[in-house]
Amino acid sequence: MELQLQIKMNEKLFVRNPEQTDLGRKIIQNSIQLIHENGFESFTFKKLAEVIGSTEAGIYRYFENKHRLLIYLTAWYWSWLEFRVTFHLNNISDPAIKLKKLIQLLASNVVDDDTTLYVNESLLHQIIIAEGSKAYLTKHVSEDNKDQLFKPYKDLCSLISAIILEYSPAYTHPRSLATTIIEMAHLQVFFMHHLPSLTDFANSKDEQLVVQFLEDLVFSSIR
Amino acid sequence: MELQLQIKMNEKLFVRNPEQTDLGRKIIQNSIQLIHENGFESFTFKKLAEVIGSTEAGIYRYFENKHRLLIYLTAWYWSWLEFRVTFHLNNISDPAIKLKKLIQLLASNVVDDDTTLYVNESLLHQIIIAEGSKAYLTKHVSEDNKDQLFKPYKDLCSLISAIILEYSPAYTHPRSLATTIIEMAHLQVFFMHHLPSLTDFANSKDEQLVVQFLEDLVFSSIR
DNA sequence: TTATAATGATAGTAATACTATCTCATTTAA
DNA sequence: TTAAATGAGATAGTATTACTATCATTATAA
Repeated sequence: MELQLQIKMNEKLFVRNPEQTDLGRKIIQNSIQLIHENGFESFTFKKLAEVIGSTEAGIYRYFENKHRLLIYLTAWYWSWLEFRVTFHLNNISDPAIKLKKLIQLLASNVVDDDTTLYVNESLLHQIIIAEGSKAYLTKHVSEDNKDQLFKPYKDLCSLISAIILEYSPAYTHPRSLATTIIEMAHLQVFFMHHLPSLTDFANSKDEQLVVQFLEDLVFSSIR
Repeated sequence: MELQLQIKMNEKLFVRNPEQTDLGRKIIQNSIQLIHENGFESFTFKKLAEVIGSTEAGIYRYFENKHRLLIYLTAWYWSWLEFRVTFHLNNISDPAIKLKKLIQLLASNVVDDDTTLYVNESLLHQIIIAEGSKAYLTKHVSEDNKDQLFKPYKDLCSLISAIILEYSPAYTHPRSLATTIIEMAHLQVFFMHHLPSLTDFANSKDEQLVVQFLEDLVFSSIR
């Protein structure tokens, strides 16, 4: 059985839907490569165009600017992750097990899963860790938010929040705890690799330690 | 009694020490204003020079580029905050009270305190919330880290970590919990204002709610 | 077959992120 | 007191970035 995962993206995220054309898909695929290699700051549409064998103007037909492309990638990632989480938690009734699996999915390394042809989820995961928060840390967050650009993030937050409440209906901060899990699952991994003395995982570089930290944090808070 | 607070900054943070000259101090003061007003992305040395009444080349004599200036500002902020925390926790022996005061200091609004003439701490605090993580979310974190540019952040992390261990000597993740407190004290405030549905503080916009969330998170983890 | 959608090719512009040089006023050190 | 060093203004110039516009050509779909 070969399945293809298609994620329906908000129309405001792009000028022209990149999933529907060859060039569009190349933009997604190669922008992930380039941003992963050189970082978002040094990423330009010109460099991307050269890699693809197209032109700068060609890229602009799909995305207003590189920041919009970053928002697109993050939105895609959160949507994909929500699907993944839903899939893995399917048929599990115990909310404690759900939360544990969830933390595992958030903090551990991603393997490129081939259900999507032009998105390398492993690289994208690493991009989100290092660049993801730049998508909303801008002066125009509120306008972008009005356009629903961050809905996938919010949806994931809601999903996690619901499981937290399932486990502990009286807990008063399920959303803030959800975003804390999401953000820390990424940031602690980033720190572990690049600023290790900000963590307790120093030399090991094992994501499982981050998982343990988060499990402890979450379960002591909600029980 | 009038006191002047001087923070000794790492030499690698600048080309020429901005605290020692008039132009340098103007650079600090006005860059805080400009970044606060328009955000870090649209901030340029040219605009800054115009505001100050100097030239672009003049600014480059003090800072290699605008990213280095951002690192300088964050380093200054963390040093200042560590001093502030140390000051406010002085003579308190109960680690629980220490932690509560600490969370209060991290998450609540800052009032410009006039002990530093050319730094508006209130604006700087807001800059750190929205732009602070961009200082280390780069491809060159590790090199910057080797130059000790993030030492003030690490020192604050160590300080908090020590108080956590004082309260609960057996706790296994004091550093990660410390960075979680620091980062979330900022991020939850940012979300509260700009992406409220990611938090449980929705319309109120009251930093005290973030304080409560963090207190609950921390104390349930370490007791 | 005809229309229209998608792409390529080319050109151009304003702003950004620098670097270099030269002058001049003020401090400081010999 | 004189020479040297420092700080800063003025000006110029360059490569790159971040776009916008236009026109021709090639797929594709009705």
